[in-house]
Amino acid sequence: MASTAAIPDLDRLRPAGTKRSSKRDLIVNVFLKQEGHLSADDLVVLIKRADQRISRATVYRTLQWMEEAGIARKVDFGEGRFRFEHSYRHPRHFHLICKTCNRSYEFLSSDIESLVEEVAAARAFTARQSVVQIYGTCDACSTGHAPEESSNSELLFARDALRIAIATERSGMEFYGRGVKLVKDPRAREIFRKLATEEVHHLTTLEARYEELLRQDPLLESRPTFLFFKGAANGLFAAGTDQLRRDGVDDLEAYRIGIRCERGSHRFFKRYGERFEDSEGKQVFLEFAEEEREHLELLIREYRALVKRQRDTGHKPLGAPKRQGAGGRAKARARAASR
Amino acid sequence: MASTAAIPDLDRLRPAGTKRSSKRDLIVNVFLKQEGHLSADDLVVLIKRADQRISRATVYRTLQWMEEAGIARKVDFGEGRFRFEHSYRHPRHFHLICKTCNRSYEFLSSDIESLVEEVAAARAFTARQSVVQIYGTCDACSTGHAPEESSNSELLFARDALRIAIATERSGMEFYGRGVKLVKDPRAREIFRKLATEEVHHLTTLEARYEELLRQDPLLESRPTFLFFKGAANGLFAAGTDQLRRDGVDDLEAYRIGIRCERGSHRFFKRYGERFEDSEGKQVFLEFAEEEREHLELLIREYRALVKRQRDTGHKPLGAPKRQGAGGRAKARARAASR
DNA sequence: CTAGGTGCAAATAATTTGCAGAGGC
DNA sequence: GCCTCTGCAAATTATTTGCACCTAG
Repeated sequence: MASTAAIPDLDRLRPAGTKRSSKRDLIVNVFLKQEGHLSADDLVVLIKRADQRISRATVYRTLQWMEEAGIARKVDFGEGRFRFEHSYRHPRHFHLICKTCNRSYEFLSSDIESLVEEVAAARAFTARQSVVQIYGTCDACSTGHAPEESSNSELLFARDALRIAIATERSGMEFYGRGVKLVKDPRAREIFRKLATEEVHHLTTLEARYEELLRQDPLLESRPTFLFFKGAANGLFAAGTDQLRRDGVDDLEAYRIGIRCERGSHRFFKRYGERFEDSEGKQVFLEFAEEEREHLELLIREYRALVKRQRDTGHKPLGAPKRQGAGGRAKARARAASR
Repeated sequence: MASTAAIPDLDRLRPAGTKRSSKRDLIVNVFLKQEGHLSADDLVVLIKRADQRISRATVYRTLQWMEEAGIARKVDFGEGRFRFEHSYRHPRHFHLICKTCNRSYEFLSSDIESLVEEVAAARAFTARQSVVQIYGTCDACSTGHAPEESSNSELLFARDALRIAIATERSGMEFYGRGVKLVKDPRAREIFRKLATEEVHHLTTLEARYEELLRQDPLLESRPTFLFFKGAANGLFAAGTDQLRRDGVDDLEAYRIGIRCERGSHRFFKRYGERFEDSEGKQVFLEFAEEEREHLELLIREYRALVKRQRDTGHKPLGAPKRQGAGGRAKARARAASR
């Protein structure tokens, strides 16, 4: 699992005015080969094993350097000393920390992140970083079962990214499929059909990619969730599809719902895509974000065009949404409550 | 703001087999008179000011004792040393930490807590405690405005508790009012009317209490949110009222919606009521939780009775809910996604 | 009188620093 | 040759401990 793959741009990461050093390289390599969260002392022990003559101070200094260079991240599990984790190819994440075996487990939660952002916004606080740590006892320790070795989180992230992307494509497919049947305007129907087709096409690609990922680790599917995101399990368009089911949804409303879904989906994929260091997961997310952005722009363009067309043909004048269903109302409320 | 009020049951808190000591009492009192998060050293300085002859070691030992006694809580802001905050009359909470001025601001988020619980459950992790810390720059530091002195969180908690309770009563009122008009069964109508009346009655009490609280701190209303809870801003029954608006809602469904709302509300108020040390906020929450529990039981009893009555009179047989609206479906999905 | 409580000084533990010598560019 | 890196030992910081003495119950 530990990839000894070259770290392609370590040199680019290097802060200006520093020199290459075989000792530092050794320390960095030993660190990167290790999984999990090492304390400075753990690393000293490992280093001593490789080269007796490297001193404790150098390890400390290198650790500091690695932090500045963005290779390592200092984490504090409240033990009275720091630990370090890979930062390279590793997004910021949260931790479950077992007080019994001192192991720690990583996870991401888009939901928690949004809430944290909301709290910060409510207090006019500029958040730079947030720490979420759950202390307790892990499954292995409380049941006595063997502690199943965890896959590296890069793979888990890619898996969850793909799962969410696939669910989103599926729900998008359903959404646009339903839209085709619903909308009256021929042009709008054309657009919805086009988008439905695109979703189908992408779905195939994503599923192939997922299969490929599974080949890298046959147990991958059975590993626990790494990236938690409530809205995504059924796809980000599922709520929109529900909304299409309500009666009284006209073409413009259908567009608006679509726009809302695409925007949510774009934001989500962009957030994680940007955060993750270069990797498969990042790749999927960024491609996806881009695609959703295109859809989003298309929908907005078409929405405006339709509004204009309807106005020109003397259709009922529609400035603001005339009617908001339960979904819309619930959202407005949630927004108000977050303050 | 710093209440010099007697700490009524310090003696009861004292671990068994310990002696009274004037030095320890002094340290405890100095600590409790202080707001905010003190480091051991901050406290030593304060103590030295009061009595030169108290040693650093004693302060450390007393801090340790206070933690065991549940008076103080150790918090780690990643500075490489611990700080201590009041635990007495102070619920567990989360922190916003300003890296510029080193001040820290407290908040509670029911929403984050639920998500944390869900993540832990998904990993079969027994959570004992969780830490949420948002690092960044506070409003005062980024705008250069005067740092508005914060009210103590006991008062803020009470305020938010009351706000949520009031919003819940209001929405409950609306819910049961609508229910009265909706349900067909005369007995059910009677029950809904009774509950509506009770909500009105309670609302008056709560509002009076809120006014009283405002008298304790005229600026209280303008202070920032302490307890974040999305669902609550419009009252925990608002979603239920929306659901009543759907067509095809029969008496049983109305009961079920009421039960769901009361249960949610009961859980929320119980969770925070129990967590908070003896205080006004705790008081409101526990009374409220109790009241909701009674309503809940009443509704369940009546629901069952109605099912039986309908079955006996040969009404359409209703075992499981025959129809779930958008709300129900959305909930089921959320539940599935949380895994 | 005796189990804690306390002061003092020394110990520990994690991490940093001063300084002189070594090594990459 | 210059500037950075490194080792070593000493310093620093936060916290704990051993031990003799003190004090409340």
